[in-house]
Amino acid sequence: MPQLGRDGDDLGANDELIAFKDEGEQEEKPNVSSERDLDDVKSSLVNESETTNSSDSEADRRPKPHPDVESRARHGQLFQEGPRKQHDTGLFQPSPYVGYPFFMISDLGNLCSPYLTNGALAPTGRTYLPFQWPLLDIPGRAAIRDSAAPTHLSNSVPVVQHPHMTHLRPLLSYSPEAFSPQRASPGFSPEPAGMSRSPHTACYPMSPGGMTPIPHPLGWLLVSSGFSPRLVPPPQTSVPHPAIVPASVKQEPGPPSTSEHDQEEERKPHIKKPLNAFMLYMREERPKVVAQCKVKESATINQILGQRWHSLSKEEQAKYYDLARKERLLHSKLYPNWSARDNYVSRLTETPHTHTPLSQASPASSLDSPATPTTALASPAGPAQLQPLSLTTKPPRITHSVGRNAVTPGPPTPSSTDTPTSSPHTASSRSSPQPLSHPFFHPPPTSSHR
DNA sequence: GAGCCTTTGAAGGGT
DNA sequence: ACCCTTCAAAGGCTC
Repeated sequence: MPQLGRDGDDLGANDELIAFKDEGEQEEKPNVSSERDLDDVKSSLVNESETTNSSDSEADRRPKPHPDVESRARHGQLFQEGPRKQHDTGLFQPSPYVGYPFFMISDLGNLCSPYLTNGALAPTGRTYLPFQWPLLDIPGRAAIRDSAAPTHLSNSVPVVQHPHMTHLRPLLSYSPEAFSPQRASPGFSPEPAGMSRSPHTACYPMSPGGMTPIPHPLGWLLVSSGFSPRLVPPPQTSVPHPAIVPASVKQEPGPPSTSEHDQEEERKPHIKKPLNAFMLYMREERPKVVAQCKVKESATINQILGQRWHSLSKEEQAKYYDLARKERLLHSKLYPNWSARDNYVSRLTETPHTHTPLSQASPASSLDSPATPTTALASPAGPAQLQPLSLTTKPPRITHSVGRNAVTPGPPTPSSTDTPTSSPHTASSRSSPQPLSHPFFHPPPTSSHR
């Protein structure tokens, strides 16, 4: 996968030409025989389980996930012995890629410099479009740009929807649960007078030390446009999401912190990592797996999802890789000084990295550059910001071991992160108990394919 | 209540 | 360049 320069000047224009060749490369690797054996297994099992899917879908030509784990999961027998045949046409229906979320983009005539000096968008009229990168001439994005407007949306709000536009969580949802208005700061009123404001507001800190709420653009859009209720944030509750609750609130019943420094440390917003392709896929597919397999245990679900992930075609995976790349890109724009290392456990003991919010980024940042992606998430109620991602005051989890993935030394694996294939993690490099009984779930230790 | 489990990918430090 | 570690999401489970 293309790497983002820390300076953020790489907007992906170059790397768009890089093909997502993870699976393809793997097929050409020495382990190709075992790979194909697995595919054969999967294909045969697909034929066994799939009977009624439409014939013109991509699903017919791509390998299918092994039904064993899923069927057993649905029977609550995932870890019991004995493979089962399961003829369930619904289980392996293709998971059509769903497009990128809607984004509120400031005036299209002002795409290149929608920000005020304080990082906020000028409260001019806004055009609501799906997420897009109009300034990047990237193959495949035309479909997004050229998508047709849904007819069920309010006529007053020009909205264009991608035909696959049901995937609404990435980028908008680093704190997807952050819709509680209780977290809105009383002093924050970005919208111009008279402009309605949705109660669905996300609380995104504007600075590392504070929690300044930004009305969630998606929530506003969905509510105002009468969009599909499925996409409307859940009813507000009086309990903010734990990830957003300030540490001081969370710790209320507990013993006081050991020191003011600790408290201060815990209050600092935790800028989470951008989601990778698989995480985006999991977010999207998890509800389906839960519904289909009637399981809720994430460990089991993730096994199924990992299996399905490998069954996806290269094109399907490429879409998620592209989404992930965009997420990383936006993340790097929002937090140019952020480092994944900041979230390491050592963060608590080392001098924390100074996060520079977008609004405080140096003028040298490419925000004003013509190449700046127009992913600015305009605040529905006025001045908008690039939507800060995944902020929470929850400190990183502190593990007492050296890492549960560090148990088993794995074989040499490709390490480059430029391609999806090059995950350094192999099946043997992680301490996975491999509870699945089918051989398909026990890749050879030397296999490059997890 | 904290941490584990389980998945893949990305990032960064170490060698 | 390669290896290793950690984290990202999720919710049931364990201690």
